Amino acid sequence: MVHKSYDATEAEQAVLEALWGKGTATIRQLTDELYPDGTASNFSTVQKLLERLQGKGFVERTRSGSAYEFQPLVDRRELISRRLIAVAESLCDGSLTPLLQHLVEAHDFTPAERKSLHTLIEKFDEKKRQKRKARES
Amino acid sequence: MVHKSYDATEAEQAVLEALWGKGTATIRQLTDELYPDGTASNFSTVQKLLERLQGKGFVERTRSGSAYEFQPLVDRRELISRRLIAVAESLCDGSLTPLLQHLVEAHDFTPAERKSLHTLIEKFDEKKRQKRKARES
DNA sequence: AGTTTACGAGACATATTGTCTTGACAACTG
DNA sequence: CAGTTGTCAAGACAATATGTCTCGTAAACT
Repeated sequence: MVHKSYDATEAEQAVLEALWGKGTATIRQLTDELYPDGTASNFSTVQKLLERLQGKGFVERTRSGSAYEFQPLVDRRELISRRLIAVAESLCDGSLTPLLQHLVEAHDFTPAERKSLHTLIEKFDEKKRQKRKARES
Repeated sequence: MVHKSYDATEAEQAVLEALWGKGTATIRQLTDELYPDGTASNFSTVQKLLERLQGKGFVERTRSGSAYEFQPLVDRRELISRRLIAVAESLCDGSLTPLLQHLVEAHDFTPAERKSLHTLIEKFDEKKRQKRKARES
């Protein structure tokens, strides 16, 4: 059993996003947001999606009065991370470096993105510098 | 019609990888590599996968004697790129910056990866510096 | 008591994916 | 030439994934 890594499907992710926006919510609340003119079966759809999300360890639920309260167990960052790792494992022998190469060398950065990237780079450099300093002491 | 962006499935990707390794190949050659003890139907399987890869624009074929010669139309870089963009579109509103953040801040880099990353950063910085210089002239 | 609401279980249609079968040809071989 | 071999197109097929929907039940509310 090689610890299968799950991912959220499109509809599941939509539910997850709605849940992220609310922090915590019942099926009803999520249904109302996702299907503004909600029919009876939409509720069941959301319920099923939450059930599957729970099976994948993405959400958790707690009894709250007559209904359940759902809470996300992973945030957007976590989901991004998993997808990146999946790409790396599938195409880069597990290494993340090639992904970085792509992103850094991508030619379609906006000025804002370049600035943000520069900030990140500086942060990373600083981290490296501190590590070096710590090693020398 | 929103120009659906295709991706290669697992089996398709295996064929593509074999094709990358050979540069160009016939169905027979790919089958022999992918199914060392190849039966009759394995050939058809590879054939079908190549047919689908062609439909997705990943390979192209040319008549070569009695058989076709297949050639890849995308390389590994291109495939990585598409996946990263797909992740960005699905989870980051299309922006690649969050992906970079994740990768840069990932805590499980090996020393070699850190070094490689540092090199990339320097390269990027230099690119920026040249741009600035060009702007000032 | 009767209506509303939430829930669990599962049916369902559709699409994807990997595999396999078949039949038709052309080239080659004895 | 008759038979074998290799290539191809078309499509069948099972298994799975995915999104949606139908029930029947039970608790809560009016």
